[in-house]
Amino acid sequence: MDIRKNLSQVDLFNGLSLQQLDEVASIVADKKYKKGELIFADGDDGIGFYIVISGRVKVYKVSPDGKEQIMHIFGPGQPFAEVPVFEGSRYPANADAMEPSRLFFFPKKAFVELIHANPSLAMNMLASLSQRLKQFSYLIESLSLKEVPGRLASYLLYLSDKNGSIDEFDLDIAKSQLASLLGTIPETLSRIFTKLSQKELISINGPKIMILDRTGLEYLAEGESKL
Amino acid sequence: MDIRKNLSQVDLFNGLSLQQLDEVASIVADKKYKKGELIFADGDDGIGFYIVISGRVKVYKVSPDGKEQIMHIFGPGQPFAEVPVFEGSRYPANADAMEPSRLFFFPKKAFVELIHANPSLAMNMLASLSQRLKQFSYLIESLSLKEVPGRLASYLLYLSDKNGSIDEFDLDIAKSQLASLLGTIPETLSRIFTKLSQKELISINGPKIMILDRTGLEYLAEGESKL
DNA sequence: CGCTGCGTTGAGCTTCTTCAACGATCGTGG
DNA sequence: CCACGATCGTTGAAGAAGCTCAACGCAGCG
Repeated sequence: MDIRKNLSQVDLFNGLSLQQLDEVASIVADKKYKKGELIFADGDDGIGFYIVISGRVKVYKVSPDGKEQIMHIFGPGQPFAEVPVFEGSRYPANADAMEPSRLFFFPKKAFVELIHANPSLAMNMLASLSQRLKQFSYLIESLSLKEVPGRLASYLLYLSDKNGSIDEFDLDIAKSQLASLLGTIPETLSRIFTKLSQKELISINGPKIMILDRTGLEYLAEGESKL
Repeated sequence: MDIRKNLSQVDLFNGLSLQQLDEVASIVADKKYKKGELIFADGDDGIGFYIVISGRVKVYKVSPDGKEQIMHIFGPGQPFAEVPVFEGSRYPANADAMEPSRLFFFPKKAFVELIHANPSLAMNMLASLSQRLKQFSYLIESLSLKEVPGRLASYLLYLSDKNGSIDEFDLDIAKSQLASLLGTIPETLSRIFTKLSQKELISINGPKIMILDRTGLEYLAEGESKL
């Protein structure tokens, strides 16, 4: 069955038998979202969590004057919005589909019962939350201890790694969204791209990035040098 | 036994039988730390996690030029450093005792076995990690979307709540530490205390705080007004 | 009694944001 | 096929917020 096949490729369900996967599949709601569509809002009642099957989802907060901070971008195979399943009852942020996306929704109560019955599912979920915690630590460190050029340098190095440590690649999100992910605004990001390019650390052409001086970027990312 | 009695008051072990508590107690290492003593450093091999029995512990990151960001302060009953137990192998931050502290240490491997055998322990741990995740979300939002006066206002309201929503209370940490918790430096924090006081939102005398205009503070905390 | 750590204050500067304008690209409808 | 508007990205000028560096008061403690 299609749902079970998709579930079998999700890390969270690693180590489950076919029968267990069927139990999981039986509680899934298969949902589709258009690009830009709201999945849930900050403060909504959290009736379950999601896993991205295709597309991408951003989880973010917004300030009263409209500035947006992206907390995390989730791609295929990744679960999100688990918090209200285990603690409290409300989603602590907003979530939007960044592209047309297919999501599996897991209702809170049914999923908790599955966890009780499946220690390895519990362990997988603990690993997943721990990883998220680590990513959040990194974001906090980045926002508080690095300046924007350092954050951008880190992101570019991360993207390069993700593409197999090559020096030429494309940005995976729009620059305005990248600004929001790095805790700044498009104008500032644009100026810093220009500076990185002037100092010949990178070259840039639309979404195409080329790393010219990896060591220089690494120093920037570690906060050990300035522009 | 002393260890079991202490464990029984920890939320993480809620719902465990006396026998189960004894199993948990059997893997505990009882540790003492002096004020200011390092518990572990960023990047150290994570061989287990801790629960604070008495005293207080700060978990923090440091930038190359020495600026410190406190991620969280843990008090009695609270577990910390669980991440490397479930995902990866290294502590993602530093931890210091802020006061003379007694901690229980739980070795990774033995604890994971306990979790496998105790679904309710797994659920409690999931709840604990979820709560931490929520707190980190809040810190990210605070650092990225609020200015320092807003962060301070939030913290003062939080302290007031913790003391039973009264208007007069003492800061629970040194101002230099509060600066680090709010993502700023002592000089800036000091100037903002002065401003809040000039605008008659609070009055301040050493560590003694009095809230004079709660509504005004709430507006500040929500980012809907400026100083 | 003097040292040390903490907190405060001032002056100057860096970084980032705000506000405004403008060019390029893209999809839509005429 | 072209025209239009919308979105996105870039650039400039000005201003705000916060940081750095330096000096100094004060309290606690050896």
